[in-house]
Amino acid sequence: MRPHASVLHLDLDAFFAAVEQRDKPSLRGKPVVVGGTGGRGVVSTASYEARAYGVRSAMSTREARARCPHAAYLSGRFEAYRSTSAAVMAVLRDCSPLVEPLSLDEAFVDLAEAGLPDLEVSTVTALAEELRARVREVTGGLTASVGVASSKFLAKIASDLRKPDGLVVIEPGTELDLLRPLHVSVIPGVGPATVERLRRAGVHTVAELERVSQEELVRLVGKAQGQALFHLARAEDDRAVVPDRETKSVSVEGTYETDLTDRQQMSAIVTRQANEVAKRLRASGLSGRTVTIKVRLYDFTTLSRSSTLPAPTDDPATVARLARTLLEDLDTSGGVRLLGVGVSGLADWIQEDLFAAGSEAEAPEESAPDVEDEPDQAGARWRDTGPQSWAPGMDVVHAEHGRGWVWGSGRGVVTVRFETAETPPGPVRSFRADDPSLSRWQ
DNA sequence: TCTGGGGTCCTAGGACCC
DNA sequence: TCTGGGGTCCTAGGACCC
Repeated sequence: MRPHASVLHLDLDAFFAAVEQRDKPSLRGKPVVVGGTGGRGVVSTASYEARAYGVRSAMSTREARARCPHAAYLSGRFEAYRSTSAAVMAVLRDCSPLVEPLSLDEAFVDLAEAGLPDLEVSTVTALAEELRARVREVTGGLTASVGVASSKFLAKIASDLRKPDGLVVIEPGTELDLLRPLHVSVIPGVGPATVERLRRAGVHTVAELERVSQEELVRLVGKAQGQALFHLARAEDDRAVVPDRETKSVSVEGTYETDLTDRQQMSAIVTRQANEVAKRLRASGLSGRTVTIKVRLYDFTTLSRSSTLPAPTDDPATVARLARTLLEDLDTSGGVRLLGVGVSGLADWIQEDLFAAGSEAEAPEESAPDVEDEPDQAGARWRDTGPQSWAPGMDVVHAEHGRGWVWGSGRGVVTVRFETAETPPGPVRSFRADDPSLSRWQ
């Protein structure tokens, strides 16, 4: 906690719905709901007019329609949201170099780096009002709620206190007075499951939370969250405003109107999703080692399966092959409502750099040998030897697309660098070590 | 036909290494 | 022969956020 109120949290009010009302004047003053409009959709954002009817974020669109049938139901225009968000973030960065976006509609700003003459409450209040006015200007009239306090934790709580279009500056020294009467659910990270555990322990307010020992909290909610809650209950929070946080994972998922039962269709969907993920990775100059699939069954039980490659990839075929293989091991009888593919373990360098550096030992081949039963110079033949260990730099393998060298292997995955006619050295692809399409050249 | 999509962080257990 | 602990990596699942 700082001696001054120098952390600002800004939150655009009902952001997606507000952009829609800005761009379509006939929607102004009317209930607007942005979210999934299909049978299994949920509400992303409800305008304040729609909230008056009890429509809330994360509510099923079905229920929202029941509560507010006359609202406009829109599926969202993310390009418009992104560009509006970018304009707001630019205003904030104009004020301080230390801006940490949390999402399209939220960010922290470190006012200690804003070049102010001092950090008195009156000074930061004036700056906050100026920022709100600037945001309104550059967005064409969108309102923002702002909180300013001595920490991220309190700034975020403050911005929530006077929504919409509000400003709350918490005077240093008054943090605990403000915090103690509030319900524990105001603490970011305290959701329904944690509220229930605390409730069973007789804890409802922050004041009650403050009376629980750290050991007891760790017993109740686990080590990390227990320690965090112990400190937050005392308004202790020293987390820095961190700009440019690195992406940790990229994923694509979809929920289908009716449950999927056809394995071939599932396989095709996962392939498309894998291609999309790889495309996004490439567009960001990223590659990743761990491919994860997510499957939500008809009864909402959610399964995930993952596999980690020896080296990062952004190759669509590699991600897709691995994703399909992971899917094959799951029992999907009964139907699947959601499928998804993600890549994590990201590196900010791409595959090409890696095999370019490691390929000097090998001379380019003039042409790829035929895949089927093609004798090599010594007269050996492709032979399926079944799943076993693969030795990097030693084994020549026959796989789906031709012949290649084992370039990496471990933890059930083998990576092959293929020989190709067109672009030696060939592409790198990874397979499960027990992939039936792999065989060893002996 | 209750319950999206894109993320982050944490936990717990097992493998593996020293 | 029996018995260690610590650290790291990986996998699966869950809570949470907007």
